[in-house]
Amino acid sequence: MPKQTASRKSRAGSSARMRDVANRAGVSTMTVSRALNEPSKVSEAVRERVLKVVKEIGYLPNHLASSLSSNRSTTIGLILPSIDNSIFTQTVKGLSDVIRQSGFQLMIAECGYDPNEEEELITAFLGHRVSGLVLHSTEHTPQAIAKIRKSGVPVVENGNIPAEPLDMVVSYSNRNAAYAMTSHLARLGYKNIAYASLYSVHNDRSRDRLDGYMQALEEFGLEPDQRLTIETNRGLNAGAEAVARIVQNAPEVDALFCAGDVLAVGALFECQKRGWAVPERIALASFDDVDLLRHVSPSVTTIRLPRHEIGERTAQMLLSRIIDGAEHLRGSIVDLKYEVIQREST
Amino acid sequence: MPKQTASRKSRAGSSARMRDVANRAGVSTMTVSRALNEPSKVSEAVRERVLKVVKEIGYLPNHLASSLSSNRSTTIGLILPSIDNSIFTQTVKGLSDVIRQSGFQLMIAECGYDPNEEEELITAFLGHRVSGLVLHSTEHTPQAIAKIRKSGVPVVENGNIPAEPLDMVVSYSNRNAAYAMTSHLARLGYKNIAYASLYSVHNDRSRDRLDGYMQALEEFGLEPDQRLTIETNRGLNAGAEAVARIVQNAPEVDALFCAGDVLAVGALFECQKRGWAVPERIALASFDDVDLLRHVSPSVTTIRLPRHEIGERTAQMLLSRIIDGAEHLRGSIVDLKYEVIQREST
DNA sequence: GAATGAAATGATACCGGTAACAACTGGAGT
DNA sequence: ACTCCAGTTGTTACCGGTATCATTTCATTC
Repeated sequence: MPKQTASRKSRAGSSARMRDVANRAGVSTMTVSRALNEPSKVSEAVRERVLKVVKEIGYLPNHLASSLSSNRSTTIGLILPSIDNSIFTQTVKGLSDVIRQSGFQLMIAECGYDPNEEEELITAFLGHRVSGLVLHSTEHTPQAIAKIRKSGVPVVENGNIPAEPLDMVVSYSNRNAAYAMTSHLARLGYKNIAYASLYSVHNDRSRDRLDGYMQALEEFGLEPDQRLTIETNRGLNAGAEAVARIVQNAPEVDALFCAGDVLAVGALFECQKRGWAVPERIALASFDDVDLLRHVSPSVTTIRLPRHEIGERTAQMLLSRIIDGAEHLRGSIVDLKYEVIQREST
Repeated sequence: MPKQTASRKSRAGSSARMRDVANRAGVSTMTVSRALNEPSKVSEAVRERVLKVVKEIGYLPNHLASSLSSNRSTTIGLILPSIDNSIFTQTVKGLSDVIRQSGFQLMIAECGYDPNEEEELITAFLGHRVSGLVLHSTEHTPQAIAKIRKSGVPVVENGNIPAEPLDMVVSYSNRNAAYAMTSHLARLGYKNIAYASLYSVHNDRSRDRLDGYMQALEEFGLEPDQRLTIETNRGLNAGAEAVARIVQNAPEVDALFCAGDVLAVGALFECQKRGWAVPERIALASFDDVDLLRHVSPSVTTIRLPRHEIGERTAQMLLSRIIDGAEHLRGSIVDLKYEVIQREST
C-alpha cells in the first residue's frame, strides 16, 4: 500500500496548494501565507521550514486566488493602437521595466486605432480586474469612459495631452511639438512648408499636430495652402506618394514636414529615387526620433520624444496610486519635453 | 431611512457581483451564471430578465473568480526576447488576432535574451495560471523546463526548430533558411561570401544560421574563411561596422549575407556613405523581409519568413489543446516555409 | 391516472488563497 | 506574583464565481 498521505490525486497539471505546504511544514496556511508575503511576521525557524517545503514540492502561489481574496490584483492593462509600430516599443519597455520590478505584470492588447475595439478591450481588462490601465489613445467611447469611471481603476493616457483627461496623463504636447518643428523650418528660411500626416479621423494626435503646424505658419506670416497639406495612410509607400504628390501639385514647395517617422523615411527614399536633392530641392523633417532617421543619408531632422520616459513615469504614477494609494496624483498631467534635432535634411 | 436593500456598501471602485444581479432578477447566482455562459440552459424569459439586469447595473463578470472556481483561465503568456524588435510584431499580431477571437487574453513580457529572466517570467505566468505559453526562445534553463513540465501547461516554441522541443513547435528552420540564401548567392556566382550575424551565445538561432551558411559553402566548394564571418551586436551601427571591417580585412569579398534585417540595413547605409556600389562592389543579402528592405535603393535581397502565419498557427494549436484538449497535438512540429526574395542588391 | 423523463432552477460545497480577530507564549515592568 | 504587551500562530469567514447533485415542473407515454 502506498504511503500516500495527500488528500488529492497528483494528476498531471495540478500544482501543489498552500495547504499542502502547510501540512508538510506542520503549520497553518496563514503561516505559510505570511512566510511568503510578510516574512517579518513569522519566526525565523518556521519561515525556513516553510520555504524549504515550498522548494521541495515546487509550490507556486496561485495569483488568481490571492488577487480574488485580497481584492487586489497585480496586473496592469496596456492598450495600444497597434503593436506593429516601432514608436510604442520604447514606451512599452519603460513601462514593463518599472512594472516588473514591483512584481506586477503587463497585459498588452491592440485596438487597431478603433475606439470600439478599445472599449471591448477595456471591458475585458476590467473583467480581469487589472489594477491599472494605460491607454495610448485619448479618444474613447462614452461607454468606455463610463465603465472606467465606475470601476475606479486608475488610468494613464499616453499619446497626447487631451482637453478632458480621464484621469492621469503622461505625454508630450503633439500640438506644441509640431509647432516647434514648423517654427524651426520657418526660421531656417523655408517659405513653402508642406505638411503630411496620417488621417486625423479618430486621431486627436494628428489633429493637434496639424493645429501646431498651422499656428506656426500664421505666426511666421506664411500663407496656408491647401495643396501643401496632405493626409494619408500609414506606411513607407504613403510617404513616397505624399512627397510625389506635393511636388507635382505645388512645385514651389521647399520643405516637407512629415508628422510620422515612417512617412518621412518613405518620402526620403522617394526623393532619392527621383534624384531630388535633400535638402537642396526639398528639405525633409520628421516627427519622432527613431534610430533609422539618424543613419540614412542625409540624416533627417526630427523631434526627439521622451518615449521611454513616458513609459517609466506612467508606470511610476500608476504604481503610486495602486500601491501607496497616492490619491493626490489623481488627474495630474505630466507634460514632458521634446527636442528638435537639427540634421542634414534641413 | 434609505431603502437600501443591498448587503454591501457601494463604495467607489467596487463593481456589482453576480449575487446582486441574482437578487435583482429574483433568481439564484447559478442561473445568472448559466444565463451568461450557457444561455441554452436557461429559459428565454429568465435569460432576458437576467441580461436586462446585467445591463442596468453594469455587471462585469469577475474573470479571476471564474478562473479560480472553474480551474480554467483565459490568458495565454507570451515571452519575447525584446518587444523592441520589429520582427516580432507580425507574430504578435497573428497570435493576438486569433486568441482574442476566442475570448482569450495575451500577457506579454520580455526577457531580454536572458534565459534566467525567461525562467522568472515563466514562473510569474504559471503563478497567474495561464492556460498556455508561447516562447520565442528555444533555449531554457533546466529549472524553467522542469516547472513547465510540472505545470502541464501546453507550450509552443516559435523562434527555431530545436533539437529537443519542450512541446509544440511552430517555426521555420533557421539552418535551412540560411543555407538557402547562401546557396542562392553561390548560384549567382559570388565566390567570397561573407557572413555577419548576432552573437551566438545563448542563441541557437544564430548558431543554426551559421551552420546553414557553412554547409552551403562546403557544398558549393567554397573555402570557409575566418575573416569572412563576423559576430556582432544588434543595431544599425553594428551592421555598418561589420561591412567596414570585412571589406578592410578581406578586400576580395564580393557578397555579404547579414543574418538580420537591421544589420543588413546598417550595412547598406554604410556602403552608400562610402560610395561602395551595391551589388557591383559588394552584394548584400538579408534575413527576414521587413518593409524597409523593399523600399531602400537598391532594394535588398532577403528571405521572407512566415512571421504572421507563425503567430496564427501557434494560437490555433494552443487553443486546440486548451479548449478541445487536442492531445494528439502534443509535441507536434510545424515547419513553415520561407522564401528567398531576389532583389537589386545581389 | 400514474410513470417517465427532459428542462429549468436551486442548494451546497468548494476553488486557493487572505483579512480579521482570537489565542497562546514568554519576558518586562511594578 | 500579577499585569501587560509584543510577537507568533491559528480559526473562521469570505473573495466571486462554478461543479455537482437535488429538486421542481410539466409535457409525454402507456
